[in-house]
Amino acid sequence: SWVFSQAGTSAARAGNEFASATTTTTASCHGPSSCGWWWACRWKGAEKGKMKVRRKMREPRFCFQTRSEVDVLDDGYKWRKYGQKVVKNSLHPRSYYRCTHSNCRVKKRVERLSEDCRMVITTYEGRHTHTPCSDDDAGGDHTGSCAFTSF
DNA sequence: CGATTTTGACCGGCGC
DNA sequence: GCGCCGGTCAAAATCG
Repeated sequence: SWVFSQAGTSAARAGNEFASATTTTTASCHGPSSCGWWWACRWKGAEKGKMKVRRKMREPRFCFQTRSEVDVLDDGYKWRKYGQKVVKNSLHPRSYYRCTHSNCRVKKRVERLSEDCRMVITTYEGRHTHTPCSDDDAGGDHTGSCAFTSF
């Protein structure tokens, strides 16, 4: 059911990993293509009104609001689901994904909007230490796709 | 057979 | 201190 699999992967290799052809992607926090990578605009506790940090605040957090039928968009990485919780704010369960790479500890949080079932919020946490084309690379050429590792 | 998904349990922080 | 809430882990099950 990966509608945007092919298109998404192609876009990912082109640099626009989230600009999936027919999806309306909106960078809520700091878009990698606009402000560059930034250290989490708001981490745990920040939204509670306190500036204290509990965890490592070294990881950037990107919130992408994408209008799509699928929960998770194939951005070229391999994700392994490690949890699923139902938050009070949303009527839909939130899925927690993790990059399958041992060197990469990037986490992904996929949540579906309660108001719009067609909207999914994909929150990326951390930074990939490898190329998006982890191991399933068939094209071989993906120069410039290492925008993640450029910094 | 190995990697991955599922689902409940567990834990830490915060509010009351 | 307890309960709530969000996040992670881990064991069993399932898929390829």
